[in-house]
Amino acid sequence: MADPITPRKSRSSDKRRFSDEQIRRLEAAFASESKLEPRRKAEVARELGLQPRQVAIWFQNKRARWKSKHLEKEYAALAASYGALSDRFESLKREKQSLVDQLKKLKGEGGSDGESESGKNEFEVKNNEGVGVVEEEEEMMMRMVDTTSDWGGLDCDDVVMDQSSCQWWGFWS
Amino acid sequence: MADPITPRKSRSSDKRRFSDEQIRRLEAAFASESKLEPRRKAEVARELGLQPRQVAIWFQNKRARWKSKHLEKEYAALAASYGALSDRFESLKREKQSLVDQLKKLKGEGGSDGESESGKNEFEVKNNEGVGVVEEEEEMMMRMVDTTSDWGGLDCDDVVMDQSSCQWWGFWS
DNA sequence: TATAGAGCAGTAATCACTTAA
DNA sequence: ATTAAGTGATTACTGCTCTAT
Repeated sequence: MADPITPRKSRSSDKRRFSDEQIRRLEAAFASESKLEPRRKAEVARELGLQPRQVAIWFQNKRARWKSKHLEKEYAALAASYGALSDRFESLKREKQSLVDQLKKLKGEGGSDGESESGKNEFEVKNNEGVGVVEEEEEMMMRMVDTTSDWGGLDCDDVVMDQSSCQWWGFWS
Repeated sequence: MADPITPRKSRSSDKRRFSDEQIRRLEAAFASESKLEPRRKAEVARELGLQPRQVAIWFQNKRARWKSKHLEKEYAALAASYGALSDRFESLKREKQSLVDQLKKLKGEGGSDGESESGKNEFEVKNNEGVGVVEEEEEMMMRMVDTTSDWGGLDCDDVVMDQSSCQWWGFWS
């Protein structure tokens, strides 16, 4: 199997880690183009005193890192969107209830919607093709996979989500 | 590729990778405990002929990998939930509109709601703390194609989501 | 208060595999 | 068909934070 002992112990000053200047320039190059045509690659390598191979690898790793980081942002953004939509949803529900009350008042009769809590009242709602057949208006499923998952459909949708509100990762932190 | 500094070799003699058996057992250990108390660590290391350090590092990397993978799943699940909520939202909106129409009919005139291009009409809606947002109510389709990101730029047209506009994903897919 | 140790994020580098010229 | 470049998964290391001794 792998070397029983990997004396990779840094030879005093491991030449790993590129200098800040090199990083700065690589970063700048990455900002303009996430991929490097061989032309630029050799050029950058020469300018930074690195081997083309290292530049190529740096870009590869950079793309991978960027992807991960971006996914995290996307997730946070989506979570925020969800929270916002959730708020709007609740709001809309209240507005609707208000309308229902007014209608009841105007029409006089007592409605089956008294205790409410189940959308779909029997007024002539024409568009009733509700894709997922709304069962009960409140919490969403959100069972997500795995055990530690949660995001518990309720604690999270009334707050603006600060990325790490409900942690399924509590395990790791 | 022509790498100037790599010892020419390959053909099934990769001395870095752990053996399948080692991986299998590490994986099994990870399944039962994502973290290893020093006790187990030394034990596992001995059993697999690895240094405790290597076992520790493997677990570290494994946790990181798991986290990424899990995040992807969470994202997909959240996206699906968003889509479902979005549908319910649309549905609710239609119901509300229906009620508004009925109310207008019963009350004769409607005036106030004329320009309302969507939610937020001024009936006695007390809770009007719409977090932010509510620009235009529409278009949040999205077809959630398989596993790869996609999910049709909803993130770009619905909520605040700033930086890194939409366009990044042209390179990665 | 110091200090040894564990976890973690970020990196560098390698390898096997896939893709495009 | 070769072959160079990209990709995903890995192994390992460094530096920092936090924690318990």
